[in-house]
Amino acid sequence: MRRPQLTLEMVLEAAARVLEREGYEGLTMRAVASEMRVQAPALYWYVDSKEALEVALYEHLMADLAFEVRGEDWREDIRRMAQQMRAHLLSRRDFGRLRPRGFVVGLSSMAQTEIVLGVLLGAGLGPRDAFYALTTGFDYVLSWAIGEASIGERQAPAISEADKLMLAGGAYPHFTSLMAAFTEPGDVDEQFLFGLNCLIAGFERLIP
Amino acid sequence: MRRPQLTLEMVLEAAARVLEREGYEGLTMRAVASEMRVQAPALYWYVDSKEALEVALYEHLMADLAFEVRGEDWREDIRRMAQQMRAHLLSRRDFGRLRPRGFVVGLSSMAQTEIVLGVLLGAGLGPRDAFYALTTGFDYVLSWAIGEASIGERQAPAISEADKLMLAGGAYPHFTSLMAAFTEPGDVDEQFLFGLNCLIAGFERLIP
DNA sequence: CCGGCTGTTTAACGCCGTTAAGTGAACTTT
DNA sequence: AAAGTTCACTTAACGGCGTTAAACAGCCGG
Repeated sequence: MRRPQLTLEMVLEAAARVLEREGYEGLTMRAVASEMRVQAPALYWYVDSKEALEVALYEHLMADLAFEVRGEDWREDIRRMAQQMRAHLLSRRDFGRLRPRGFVVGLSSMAQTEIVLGVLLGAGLGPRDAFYALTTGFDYVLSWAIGEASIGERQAPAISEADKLMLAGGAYPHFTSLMAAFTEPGDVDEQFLFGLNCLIAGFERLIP
Repeated sequence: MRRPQLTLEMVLEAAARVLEREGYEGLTMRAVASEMRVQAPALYWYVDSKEALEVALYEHLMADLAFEVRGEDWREDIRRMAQQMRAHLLSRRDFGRLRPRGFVVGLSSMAQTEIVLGVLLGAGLGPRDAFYALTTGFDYVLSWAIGEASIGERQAPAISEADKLMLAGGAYPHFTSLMAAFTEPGDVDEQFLFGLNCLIAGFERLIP
């Protein structure tokens, strides 16, 4: 047979197409292979396992996220970067499902890390605080985006019978008075910004 | 055959034992069934699918988390509850891997929700803010615990060749100066508290 | 005594990740 | 140019998974 010479790059792009088209459930070794008109075991020349492929794909998709920094107000810059990252994560189908282990992957290119650190250090945070703020903020956006992506797939809250009784009996006054806020989900953007602003408020207090 | 009459409760407890003993990879329908000395298809009488079993198990394990509230300082109460929840999540093996979808499950009993809301409203937060703070804080602790559980399984950062070159060339000054903080992971508790305190600082600013 | 319901078993299907062994083209060596 | 080696891939297969279909045993009201 002639040698088309695949690349890890090509494998990852094929995997990205499959993920986009078929979703996470459809992302199988055989599907990725057939996307490249190749048999499944051929992938193992470039990748150790499916889990390794998922991690590599995660980083590959994360890599083309470019932060825009204006440098006027650091809070605005943080907010903008968070929104950019959120949009980036949501623009790819089932992105959040790629992380099989729950490890903190972090930004995948050093250039991205450098930019965020620059903003935080420029704001006046100490080195340790800047590092913590980086990971905390990153985790917030990531876990938020994972949750937001699955809105609509969410099943009903499933209130237990016991809880129903106690609810009717007035055992949960706070919950009852907040029922409105619980049932109508409110603005998603607003809720994202709420948590983000809380974090930024915390960062702000660390500036000497 | 005689009828031992299983229960959903018994299925969940069996599943919990299997998860604790074998880990998430070992949590199969056949394993749970055999834990109850029963064949795998019998489970489908009590559960729709494996995914449904995982969700039910998640809520089952979450249910026996009892918050302690002292009522002296609301910030201390929030911190204590967060630590309790973190400890609870970490005390069960592979707890964080149970959420197949990334949805925001939330606290699983209304009693828990009621307690947290009570503290937040008592601190002076408005209804909407209290609701947002509840979900934000919950998500923070959950995603943190998932990440913390997988510390040690984490693979090496895998710095790309291009990045290595630019790093040597001094293209990433902030990163370079923070290298120490990156390599030695620091205190995990400290980092957890960092994010938590940032959030609490944000909550604090919402009190009129 | 008997039909129907309940809860289980047995058997099997199709798909998955992964491994072992084979194979042919390209490169290297002579 | 012939032979040997290595690379990149194919074919074949294994064991395990979630899940379904069908059979079947124990219990019930009539």
